[in-house]
Parts: sequence; C-alpha cells; structure tokens
Amino acid sequence: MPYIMDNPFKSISILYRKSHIWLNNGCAQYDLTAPQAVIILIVCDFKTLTQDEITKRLSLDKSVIAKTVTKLEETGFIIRSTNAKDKRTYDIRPTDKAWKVYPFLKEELDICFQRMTQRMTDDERAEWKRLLLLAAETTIALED
Amino acid sequence: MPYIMDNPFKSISILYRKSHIWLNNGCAQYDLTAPQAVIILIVCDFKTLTQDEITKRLSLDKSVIAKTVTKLEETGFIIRSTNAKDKRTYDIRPTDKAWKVYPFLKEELDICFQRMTQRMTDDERAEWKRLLLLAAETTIALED
DNA sequence: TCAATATGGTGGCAATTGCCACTTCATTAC
DNA sequence: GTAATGAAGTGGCAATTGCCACCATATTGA
Repeated sequence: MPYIMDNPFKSISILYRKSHIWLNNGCAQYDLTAPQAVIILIVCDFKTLTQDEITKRLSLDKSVIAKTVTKLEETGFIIRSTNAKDKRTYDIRPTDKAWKVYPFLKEELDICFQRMTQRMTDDERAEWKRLLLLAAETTIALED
Repeated sequence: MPYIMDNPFKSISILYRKSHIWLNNGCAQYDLTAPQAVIILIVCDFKTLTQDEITKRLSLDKSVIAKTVTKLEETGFIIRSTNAKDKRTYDIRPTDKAWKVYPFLKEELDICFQRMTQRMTDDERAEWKRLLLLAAETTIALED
C-alpha cells in the first residue's frame, strides 16, 4: 500500500502514538508509564525543578503535570518539598529509586529513536534530530 | 530558558500536542475536531476507503476509527455503505459537505506546518518533511 | 460440506491530555 | 498598608486513544 498524498501532520501523529506505545511497553518492567518516564527523565536531568518549570519544558498543561507528579510521589520516584522563597511552589527532586531507573529509561528512548530512524543514514538521523528540536523550540516559543 | 539535554522523543510529543491544539482551534469553525478533520482529509484523498484501510493508513486502533467515523456519519460528512463483496466491511465516501470543507482543512494543515517550521529555510523544511515521512513509514512497516 | 481460523467492525474500560474554575500565595500599584 | 493583579498548583469534566472481548461474515482445510 503506497502512502501517497501524505502530509507531515499525519507523520507526526503516527510517530507520537507509536513511540508512546513502545515506551509504555518498555517501561512496564519498571512499573512506569511513558508520561511518568518522561517526567523522571527531566527531573533527573535538572536535579531540581518546580512543577511549573516541567510544564514549560514539556509544553503540557499544568494540571497534567500535577497529576503525574502526584502519582510519582506516591510510587516513590520523586520527592516534593515546599519552596522556602515561594510557598506556592514545590521543589521536585528525584529519589534513589528514580536515579536507578534513569539510565534504563534513557536507553528505552534511544531504542525508540533507533527504531523509527532505522532506514536513515547517520547524517540523516542527525539532521532529523536537529530539525525536530528546532521545530519543537519554535512551537514552544510561539505560546505566550 | 535553554533547552539543553533535549531529545527527539520530547520534541515529537510537543509537536504532536501543539499541532493538534492548533488544528482543533482551526477546525472549530467547521464544527470539526482535529481527528475528524484528519479522517475527512484521507477519505477525500482516496474517494473510497474501508475503515480498515483508514486504520492502516493512520496507524490508529480500529475501534478509534469506528467511533470517529460513526460521528462523522451522524454529522453528515461521510456516507457508509455495506460493501457488496464483503458484508463485514463498509465503503466510506465523502459527502458534498466534506468536499466543501476539504480545501479549508488542507489549508489549516498547511498553516500548522508553516507555524512549526517558520525558523527553517526552504531547504530545511523540505528535508524535514521528507525525513518525517520516512520515519513514519518505517514505523508503520514495523508492526505486523 | 463443515469445522476451524481469520478478518472487519463494535462496545466497554482505563489512561492521557486539555480546558476551565478555583484556592493560595506573591507582586504590583496606589 | 491595602487592594488589585498575577502566578503556582489542584480538581472536575470531556475528548482522544489503546486494549480487550465480542459479534458477524469470509476463507481455508480436511
């Protein structure tokens, strides 16, 4: 079946959904879902973040972050502590449990990327990655 | 805020969610949601399709297509008729109402694409589009 | 021919997400 | 200092999606 008349919107949708299914399956062994894994990754990357910072970096609604972070606290992957300077905000930090799965989660992401780019040359892969990042940053910058 | 330590998985997620929000807003004037618009586009592209063909082309679960198609029939954008050769399948065809919005939906998709690639050169835009399509096709081919 | 298997489609349930209204605390303007 | 505005976070609701069990019809194999 040829995929003529295709457009980038459809491609992005397919890549998003499939990569989430892959990541969900890959993370099940750690009792994590894909969105939980993404938050652990970003919290480990930055060591300390507020919920609002996560919201901005992932460009997700703040209520979505609140729900996922609550669950991650319950399951012991992160710790929340009230910020001393601003009592409205939480400082979010990874626990040892998070640091333990961190390298495996990065590996899972890598597997996803390799899977969807397996027909690309190394140059194409690097260029695609660069342009994806450029587009995502452009998109984030658009909203105020 | 610098977006260091970023990865393509996160970029794809952001692009998917934002483009859907944009398309939803753009399609509201036609009383359509983004997923409904995508199905109208593909049905108009191919003139006649079964639900299963839509499922394969969009790489969505068949029950999702069934639900959306049912709604589109109720709102008069498509017609379902039982296939003569296989009574289990429907032939799905666009109505005049679908053909009327079709060019505008294509325009909306174009606006989305322009928005997220506005910092790219024409060459980069074309290359990104090509690689997106390649990755999406690779992804679809992976599942059996 | 007839049983076993495969395929297209439907309905139910749970998870993720987006939007909105709301609370609490900070900051700004007067 | 106090009122008005803004920002961080929460909870509720609806829409989309994925998975599973199921039904009806085709196809295959003995």
